[in-house]
Amino acid sequence: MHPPESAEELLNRCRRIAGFTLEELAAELAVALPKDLKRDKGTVGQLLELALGASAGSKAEPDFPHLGIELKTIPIDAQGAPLESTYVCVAPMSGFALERFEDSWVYRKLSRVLWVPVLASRDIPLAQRTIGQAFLWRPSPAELATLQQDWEELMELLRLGQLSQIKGQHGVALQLRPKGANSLALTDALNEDGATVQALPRGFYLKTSFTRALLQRQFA
DNA sequence: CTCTGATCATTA
DNA sequence: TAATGATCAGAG
Repeated sequence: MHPPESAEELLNRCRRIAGFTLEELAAELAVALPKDLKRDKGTVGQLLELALGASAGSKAEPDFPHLGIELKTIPIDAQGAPLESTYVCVAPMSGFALERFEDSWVYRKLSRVLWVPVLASRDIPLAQRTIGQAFLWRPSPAELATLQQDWEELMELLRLGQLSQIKGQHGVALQLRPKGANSLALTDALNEDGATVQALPRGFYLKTSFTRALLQRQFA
């Protein structure tokens, strides 16, 4: 699948597959679908990347670089509420002294997002989960302000080396959580003296309260 | 090894 | 039962 040439083409591709079960989509793409996501947590996202022609792969870029659009699948329940938080990007834990919000990965990835809801309550077998109506989103001025405020608060913790104080509870919309192979994974970080130490890698995630509001606004 | 795609699973 | 911390697979 070649990359879509415009946002409109991308949305048309989404409309065509809305209502498909994951089994149907996998069959059309001629790829195998695992029995569940226990050992294949990224399957749904990769299926949609394939179906829609996303090209960035595992590079640190939006999925559709030429359109500046990031693709996010989001698991929802029958009421349309998100079932999981949404991973955004890894958090810089060293060497980020001059970074401004407008230059951050958080800003670049969230400035334009194609949300693809998937009805994915845990009691629905993976194969039977259905793709919902996708929509293109830009943060409202208020949402952007919230994101920026959170980002600055969280970056301050990282800059000051307050590693032990980092909890998922910081932030209104964004939070910092572990993002690594396991709890033993290590990356360079700063301690309180500004020295480089090894610490658990973290990522920025969107809290479900934030994505819930965004979904409700769209489908209200 | 890092970053992507995320969800799992235990805790509070 | 929601939230937090832990975890899994693949690409590059």
